[in-house]
Amino acid sequence: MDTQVRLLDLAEAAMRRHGYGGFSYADIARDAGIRKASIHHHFPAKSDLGLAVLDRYSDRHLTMLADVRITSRLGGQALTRAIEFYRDAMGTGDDLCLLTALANDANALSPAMRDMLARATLATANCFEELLLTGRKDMSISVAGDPAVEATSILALLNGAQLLARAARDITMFDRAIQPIQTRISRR
Amino acid sequence: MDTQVRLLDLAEAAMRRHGYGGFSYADIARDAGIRKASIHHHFPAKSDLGLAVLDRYSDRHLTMLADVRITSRLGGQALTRAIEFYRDAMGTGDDLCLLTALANDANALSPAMRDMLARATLATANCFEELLLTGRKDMSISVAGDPAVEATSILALLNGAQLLARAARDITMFDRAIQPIQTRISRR
DNA sequence: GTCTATAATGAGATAGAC
DNA sequence: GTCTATCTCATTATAGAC
Repeated sequence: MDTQVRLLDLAEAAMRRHGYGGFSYADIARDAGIRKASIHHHFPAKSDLGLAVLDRYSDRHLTMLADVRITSRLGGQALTRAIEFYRDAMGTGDDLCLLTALANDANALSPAMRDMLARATLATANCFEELLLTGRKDMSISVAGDPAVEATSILALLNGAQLLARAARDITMFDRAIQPIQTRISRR
Repeated sequence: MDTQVRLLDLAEAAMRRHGYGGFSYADIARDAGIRKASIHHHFPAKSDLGLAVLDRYSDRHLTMLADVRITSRLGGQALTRAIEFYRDAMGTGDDLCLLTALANDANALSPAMRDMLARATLATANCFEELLLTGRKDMSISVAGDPAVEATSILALLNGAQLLARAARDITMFDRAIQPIQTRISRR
């Protein structure tokens, strides 16, 4: 397989589990079966690797959310599937959504990564807003307040639920935390 | 002032801004005006310093939540004040609640710190549950579902709101994210 | 594109003088 | 309790051979 892609995969996994500052070229090199100097050929600086990982992840993440909306019959189903994505992203409990993981080391990121993180975060919130608008229109999600505010709230809840589950070392904390959203989705 | 206390203060601030892996004895030493070897006299290993910071923070945090409940006339006021604490903890936007910050590097913490983090997180959730029970009894908070679940959800929301605000580089994201909770608190 | 070799820096930690 | 000095190791990064 393409080395570049393999490096991105390994770096993404490492960043989601250990954060941006928590992995080194040595870790990735070991997993990829090459030497760390070889990684510098593909990504001269660590910040280049980090940015490439974030860029690819943002794309996939936003595409996933758009997909989920288009291919779901109702907004509520789309929201359910989006929530499942965040739940699955935790794996056995040690991983986070990349945007969540990077938010924490935000103060240590390069300006380019910080900017991309900010943009991706806002774009994600917008996706959730679209989901809510769809769900409100088709009566599958109860949206009481401003959809933009509700979307931000749901995104924060998903991020916090992942973090809480990791802190408590109990992945079911995620499910408990998001239960109040589930209640607002009509089951049909 | 007591050097030990000063070191705890500086380490706490660093951990909340940069995470556990994101600060070094050299950083703390510079700020404290002593050499890093001197820090080892007070805290032989970094994990000792980290544990001491976490221990002190947990105590203060849980005491604060208990205080807020006791000294508030209504549960809703107590919840409002607890939320304000999380908002104020962000400072100008670069800081997080210590428990939130540590949840992210959980995979890099010593077993003792991991355990304490898990216990403190669960204890915090319990405090919020008590707040909700009080508020439900005095009719100042609308609690629709299981209070234990709602408490977990609110705690996740507060954690996620801090993270989101940092990621988006916009502290008002915190306020937007928590707005749906505010709506459930009766204003009297 | 990958390797060996090597810098350059910073980390956590210890020994022992004052 | 604080210092200087030093150690060991990991980290990011570069140079140059293959």
